[in-house]
Amino acid sequence: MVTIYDVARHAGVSAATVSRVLNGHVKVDPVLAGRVTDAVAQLGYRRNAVARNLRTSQTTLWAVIVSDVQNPFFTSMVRGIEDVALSAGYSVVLCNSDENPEKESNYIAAALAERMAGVVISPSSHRVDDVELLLQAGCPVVVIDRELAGISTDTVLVDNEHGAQIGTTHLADQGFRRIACIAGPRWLSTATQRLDGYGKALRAAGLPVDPALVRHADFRERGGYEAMASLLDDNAAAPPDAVFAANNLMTIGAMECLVERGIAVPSDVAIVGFDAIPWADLIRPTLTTVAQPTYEVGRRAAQLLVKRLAGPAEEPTHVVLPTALQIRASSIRVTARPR
Amino acid sequence: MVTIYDVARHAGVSAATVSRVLNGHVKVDPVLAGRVTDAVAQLGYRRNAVARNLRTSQTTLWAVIVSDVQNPFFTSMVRGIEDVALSAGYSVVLCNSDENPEKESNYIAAALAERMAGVVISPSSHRVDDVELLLQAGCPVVVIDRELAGISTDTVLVDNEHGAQIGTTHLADQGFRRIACIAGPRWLSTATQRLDGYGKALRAAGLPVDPALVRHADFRERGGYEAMASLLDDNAAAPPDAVFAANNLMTIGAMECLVERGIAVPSDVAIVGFDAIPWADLIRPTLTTVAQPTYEVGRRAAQLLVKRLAGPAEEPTHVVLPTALQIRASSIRVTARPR
DNA sequence: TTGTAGGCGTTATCAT
DNA sequence: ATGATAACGCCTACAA
Repeated sequence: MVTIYDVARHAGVSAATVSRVLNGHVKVDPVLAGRVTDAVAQLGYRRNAVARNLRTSQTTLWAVIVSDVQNPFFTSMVRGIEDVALSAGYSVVLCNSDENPEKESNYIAAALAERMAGVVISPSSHRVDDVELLLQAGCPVVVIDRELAGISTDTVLVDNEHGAQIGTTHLADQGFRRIACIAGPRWLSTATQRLDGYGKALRAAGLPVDPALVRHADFRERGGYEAMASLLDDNAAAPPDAVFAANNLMTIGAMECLVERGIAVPSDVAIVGFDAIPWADLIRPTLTTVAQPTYEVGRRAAQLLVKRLAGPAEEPTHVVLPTALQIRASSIRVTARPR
Repeated sequence: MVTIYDVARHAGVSAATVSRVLNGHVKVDPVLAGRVTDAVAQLGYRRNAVARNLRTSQTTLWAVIVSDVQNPFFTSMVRGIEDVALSAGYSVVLCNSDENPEKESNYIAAALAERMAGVVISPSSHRVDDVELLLQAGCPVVVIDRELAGISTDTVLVDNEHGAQIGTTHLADQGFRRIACIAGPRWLSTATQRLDGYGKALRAAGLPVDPALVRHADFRERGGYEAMASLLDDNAAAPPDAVFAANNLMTIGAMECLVERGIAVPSDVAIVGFDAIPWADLIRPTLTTVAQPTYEVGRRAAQLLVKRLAGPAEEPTHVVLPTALQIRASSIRVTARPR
């Protein structure tokens, strides 16, 4: 392993000078600097970031802890984070907690142990202990997508309640009367807010909120499938005529269940999903969704982190981005039902 | 920041003893050990991995550098890597090179600088310099999905040529005669092997290999879309009656182009794609694909890395996993064409 | 079994 | 402007 001492010897200068050349920002005689640069090239020297991090007690790495790398929502968001981070001189490493609080804990511990510069996290659990740990250690944190109760950090969320409301209202406006909801896990703010929006929309439309038409699932495809199956099985006498699914993967799962059972969409059951679905245009019928500005969520989160790393401690910022209803075929009422 | 010295003082022992308790594997008086454990808990001590890494010159972090986090192929693979890594005591951080050789370079530099334990990479470029760097530095590397010419590392690939061959042969068997190919970038082994398989299948079926029916694109959705458009525009006189698309995202793009132009699949143009497509069952028509064992690719790669980290240097292992044709609706010949 | 001391590779302080 | 030197927090001979 070649160190700055090797470079120094080879260039005929001191280690301190090598360090100064490497870091710039300090005046060094151009001649010496040239010798150093040459030596670096000849010896193939690469700075040891570990030693540097230890000495300076700061890193250039961000940990982005997402709750499901297989969900396109998060990967799109990650792109937003990366673009800002890279142009601010940071590198982003992605950690997949897989909706598993234990894995999440481990990654937070790793970020802490490795003294990473900052963390962007979409929490997999409602426990605040782990995030609290980061804060206590002075590690800047931006929480995205999911609210963490009783903790004060920079946050970037979307307007979940309103999004769910416009999605559900749209179904009510179309004339559907038994609108079911496939909600997310009870402990995620994202899920409860969307459920609230669903409820509000129903009440505003003068429709009853029937617990028999609500299922909680896990934000995964499988969960959406099973929730849909359960809704159909348990309401055989008076089946739902529409369903609002609280995230993208569950929407897919619900659709798969409907297709499998030969239930026509939207004529038998209409559907609106929360969050965009990749290649939604190829799915038949095309899916009405409540779109979130995913890339923008990442971008804003990264900007907050950059700001916090640069400047002194300020009050936490809370960003809430808007959602928008994208109406496609799956939610349109078919009055004359073809047979 | 609380260090082992603080813990030592608090527990009334030396720093060395604290270190020994923390690491286990060395006999320590249970009484002292207890005092240390208590002190750690009380002070909220967390080991500084940076210092530890510097001292021991080894890490517990793997860098997984993928060429596109937005491609479900890679995320599924990452899950395979994670599962093995975690159970072997390593943590996985994901780096997205975004098919961009420069970003890839940066991440490799970071992995090197941070002295990560090992690297799993699906190269974004055919340049071997960067990977060579890792090898020279003694950092174990496993290359996945894409072959790197002139470099000797553990590798996990799939049988691309054979996969492309069975996909194309299937189209020929169905009676299609003008089978186009949307190939990937010329410099990726994955792309050239699939193109070779396509060619072989045509020749075996007694069909001509017509350069006018081949397009190279970038393995992204947009690229597939444009390639399809170009195939249709440039062959207006004798359009293709089928197309083999060399990866999942390009298959999607091609489909979107066909749908947009009102070209019926498979009656006007049939399609077979390489690699699975999420919720392929919801797309109409359902898509015939050549499936790869994505999770298994990740798992095997991780196993190779674990082995190399554990044992002494051995000959590089090359794993090639099989592919399988999954026939769905998009490739089935419709003889009596409904109008 | 426990403690002392040196060093991992860098950067920052202090003279010069 | 440059060089010697100490220190970052930890681990590990070596000595006791």
